[in-house]
Amino acid sequence: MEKKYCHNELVSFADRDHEALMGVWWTGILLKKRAKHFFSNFLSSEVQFNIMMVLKYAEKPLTQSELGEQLLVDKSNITGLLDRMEKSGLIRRLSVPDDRRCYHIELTGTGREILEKVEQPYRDYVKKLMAEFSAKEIDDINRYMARLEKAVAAEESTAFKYRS
Amino acid sequence: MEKKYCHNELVSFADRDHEALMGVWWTGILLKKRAKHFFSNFLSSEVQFNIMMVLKYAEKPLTQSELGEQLLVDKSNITGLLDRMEKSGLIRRLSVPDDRRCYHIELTGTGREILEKVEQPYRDYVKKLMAEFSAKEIDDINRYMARLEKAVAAEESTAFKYRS
DNA sequence: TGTAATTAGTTTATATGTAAACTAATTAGC
DNA sequence: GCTAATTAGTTTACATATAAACTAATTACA
Repeated sequence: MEKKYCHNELVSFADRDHEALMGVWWTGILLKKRAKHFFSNFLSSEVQFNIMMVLKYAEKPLTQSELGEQLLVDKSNITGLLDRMEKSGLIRRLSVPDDRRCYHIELTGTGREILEKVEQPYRDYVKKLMAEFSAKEIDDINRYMARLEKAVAAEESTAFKYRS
Repeated sequence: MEKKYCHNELVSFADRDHEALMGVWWTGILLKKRAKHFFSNFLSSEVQFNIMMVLKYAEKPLTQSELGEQLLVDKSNITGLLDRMEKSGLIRRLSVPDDRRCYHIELTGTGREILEKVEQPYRDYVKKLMAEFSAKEIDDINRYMARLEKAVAAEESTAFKYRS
């Protein structure tokens, strides 16, 4: 039986490999959309939630660059994100005495309060979703994703960009 | 051992469930970033490639809405995407005789030529990536992603949005 | 058949994402 | 110590994404 692109009936051109890759892709997109909506009463996006979680649980103060690395967010993107979050009172930029180039980012009281409201419901949501899977299956998913990420990174280093 | 958010050393607050979910999330983001870069010599994004592939392999002419459903792209997003693709000569909007509200979207000659150039390298890339996995593992990934998507959809219908 | 509801697509406002060029501060290396 | 290279962050230009309000066309149905 031929497999489908994007889980739909109108289009078919994918093989099993491709379908698996697309599956991860689409599921990722779906999770992103769902999360954005989940937080939308409190935050303008799931990315802001991620930033706040990283700030809350970081073992040391983080600079913008470090924050970006944690979240795969480009430095040119971090600037605007933090601008908006600063404007809505969620975070603060603190100058770093040793290095006048960078800032340490910290949650404000308001930021902490809002995180307090959404963190547990979020954790409950994740639990509920993943209740679908057994412990072994959870481990499988963890391992498969780690391997896929590694494969992407490996391929990227050998074939930087497709050229005609 | 405590697990990490975003595969990094500075932050730890996730359990195994959460890690698996984040794994899918991050891998999806990674694939998106990689694909965007892969196509960047020919197309402004991987989304444009996906649109062109769907158009090429569709069994019947697609309207903007149908295209959007295939790709999880919102109708208000499709408009701009197709505007840009029309401007760069990749697609055409054809009026539909029976229904003056909608358009059928088709690839132009230029669009087909460009797709011709990138489709095979893309397929090769997917093959190379997924060579990491055995046939059984590929099937696992397919099944897991399908179940996760279903769980997201099911949860979404019961708890539409988190509210304070 | 005439009105209400629905559907297709656009527009606006705002957020996130990338690349490239840029400034300012720091570090490397002679 | 001085110069070159690097690093942190910003800015610009553009692409993608969502929600909500909107127009125009079609369909439902009383």
